[in-house]
Amino acid sequence: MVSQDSMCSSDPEEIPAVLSGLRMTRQRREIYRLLIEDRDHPTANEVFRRVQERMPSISLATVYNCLDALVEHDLVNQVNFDREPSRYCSNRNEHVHFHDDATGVIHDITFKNGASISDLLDLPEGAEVRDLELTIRGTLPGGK
Amino acid sequence: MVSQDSMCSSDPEEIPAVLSGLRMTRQRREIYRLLIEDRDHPTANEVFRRVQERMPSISLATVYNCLDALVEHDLVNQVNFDREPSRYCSNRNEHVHFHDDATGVIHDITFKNGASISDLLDLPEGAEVRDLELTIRGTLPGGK
DNA sequence: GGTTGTAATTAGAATAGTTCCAAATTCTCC
DNA sequence: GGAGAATTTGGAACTATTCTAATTACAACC
Repeated sequence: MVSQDSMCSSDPEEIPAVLSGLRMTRQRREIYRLLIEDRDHPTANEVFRRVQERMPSISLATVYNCLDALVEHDLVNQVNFDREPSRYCSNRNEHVHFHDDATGVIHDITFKNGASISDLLDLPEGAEVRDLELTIRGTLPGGK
Repeated sequence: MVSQDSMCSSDPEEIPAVLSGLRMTRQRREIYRLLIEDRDHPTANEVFRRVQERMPSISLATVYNCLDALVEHDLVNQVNFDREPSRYCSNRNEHVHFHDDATGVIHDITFKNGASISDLLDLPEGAEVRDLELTIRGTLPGGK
């Protein structure tokens, strides 16, 4: 069996991953690349199915492990919609999610320039926002 | 066994429930009252445990059924935090949830007067917001 | 006031997503 | 190249939730 070099890639896609201090294994790389290429917010299972095509021996547990590691290192976002299976995306810009009820597609929505959510809310004095998750359900015109 | 009158309560707490067109059974009433009294966003299991004290024969499936029915009729809100078990609250005013990382307590936060989230977002032309869920993680001063 | 059809409740089994486990493999560093 | 640590793997385990089929409660009608 030929040993695969796992660390020494200089793929520019991978740079933030390497910088983040995450050890880049074959499996993590493959999953990370997939999420950069496919921006459709796949579930862990969908990631598993897609990665299997290039790495038939990968296991579902590894997919979960890798996704966890990527999330942990802020390379990937975990998106939770109601009680549905978690979805993953590599968009690291601050954004919220819009679930189009008509098509089921999830769109990334960014904030307007300079907008801050806390301006809208009656937050108690001194409240510190560490993280927020905003998900919207609705429809887009023309099912676009 | 004494038959319990289930419908004819004139409890003012119950009025919105009755008005909503939901048939008020003993179990639904008990759960609805509990959620009005205990505003700490319990999970289905916690609701089950608490309701059992007054109705030892209730089943967990019924708790889920009742909660679903109450949510369906807009009497109760279902709150999802990451992948944690769903929580339920009877606050029907529009609000968002603030999870205090220090204490684990979930606080209801209201919008400032006239504030609309879509003002902050780069929503595509014609997008219709049907429902939104905003959850914030952070800390409050003094663990209050 | 009994009867009848419908809706709700119940206990337990089933499901789905996710996590855990222990063994095998791979990697890093010396 | 070898020792120790981290990662991967397959399968079992877990947990929240839903389903199922049988029982019970209810509401409306006679």
